[in-house]
Amino acid sequence: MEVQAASTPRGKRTRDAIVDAAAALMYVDGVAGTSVDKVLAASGAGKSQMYHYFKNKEQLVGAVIDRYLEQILGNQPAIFTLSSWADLETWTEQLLDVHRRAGGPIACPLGNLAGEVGDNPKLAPLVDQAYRTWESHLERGLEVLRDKGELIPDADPARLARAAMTSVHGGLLLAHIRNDLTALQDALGIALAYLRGFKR
Amino acid sequence: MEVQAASTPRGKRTRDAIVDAAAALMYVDGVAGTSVDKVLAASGAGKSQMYHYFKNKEQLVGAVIDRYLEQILGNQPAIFTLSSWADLETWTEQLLDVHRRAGGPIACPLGNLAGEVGDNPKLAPLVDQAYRTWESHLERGLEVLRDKGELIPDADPARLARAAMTSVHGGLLLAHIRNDLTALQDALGIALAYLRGFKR
DNA sequence: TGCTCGTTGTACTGATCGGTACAGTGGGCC
DNA sequence: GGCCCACTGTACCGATCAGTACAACGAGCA
Repeated sequence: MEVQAASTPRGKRTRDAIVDAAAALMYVDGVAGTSVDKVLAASGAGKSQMYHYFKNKEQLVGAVIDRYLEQILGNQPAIFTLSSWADLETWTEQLLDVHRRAGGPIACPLGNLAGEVGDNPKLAPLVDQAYRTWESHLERGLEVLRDKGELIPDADPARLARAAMTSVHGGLLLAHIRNDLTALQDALGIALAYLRGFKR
Repeated sequence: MEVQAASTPRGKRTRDAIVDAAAALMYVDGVAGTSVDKVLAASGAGKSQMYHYFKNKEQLVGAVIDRYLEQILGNQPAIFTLSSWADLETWTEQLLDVHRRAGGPIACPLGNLAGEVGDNPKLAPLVDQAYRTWESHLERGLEVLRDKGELIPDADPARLARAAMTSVHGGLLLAHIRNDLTALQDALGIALAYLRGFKR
């Protein structure tokens, strides 16, 4: 066998444990700051498991990126069912709640990675795709609003979704570096205000 | 002597060469991805110089952060003399021009670092301070506009400056990861539109 | 019971990491 | 001319890095 399989429940559990440990460590210490050895120590797995399921560290990082997207979207379930202005507010509240609850740093795991792997030809496309997936849910919600007649007819959901993503990530970056949720809160407020400018 | 001095023109040149090489390498490969050895090879300096001027790698990164701020502000000189709406547009044009000219990745060097050193207790405050300095120039310009009566009297320059920073950095993040300047261009357009909402 | 194969533990490698030790060297000031 | 000290070159250190080799384990199936 080559790699990546995990055809057994036990194997799946081990693989998941490795990815989970890597995701948690890399969220705080970055990719290069998180050694394979540390990941294995934290997950309780041995080196042979790691290289049984992943060809190399880069491939593990790829799995971590996927895990981050799952976690992120899981923390903002309202994004899947957006169909009113109230839903949009609920969504921004969920974004804030994640970090209100969390003990860790105020930061988007994908955003943290972006600077570090942004120029890696293998990993950058994965991060890009994760962002696009995230954005697509937002866009779909805005399409629903437009079709319900709550947005002016010629509003462009794709463009508005991108604008909202920009605000969210700018807010997250500033909030991270100042360790102050207010920056994100303001950014979300401005994003909502911007969207409301297209209210029908 | 301990460290950091450079009391001689020759010493200053060497120190600068080290910081410049480190800044260029870390912009692309990140902090952890840039070893001291690589920096010294690129700058032509020896290890004894490096540890003559810096206590350790962390302190070198501190100097790199300062260098980034100089480079960034140097690339947007309009930020120092903002006093009209036209100046603001010039400023956003300069922001775009930096990356139109550059051969490297579309990214803010400080933003790239943010994810990696955002939780480092020594370096995070330096990044924070750099952002605040950047923002303060913007804020000062908006105060001038307000005092000239081009902003409504109760507009809050600090808040508006923060909003603009959010847009800029969100736009830069998205533009970086998609390798597409359009994201930054749109973000700047939206930021300007938002500011114009406070036009007198 | 015994075979099979996905799974696991451990020991190891060569390269590279950040950092140190120490012996110089060369330019400026008296 | 000679001294001084900021500056430089090189060799080295232990730790840690990503990745490999290989022998064994154990659950399901016959």
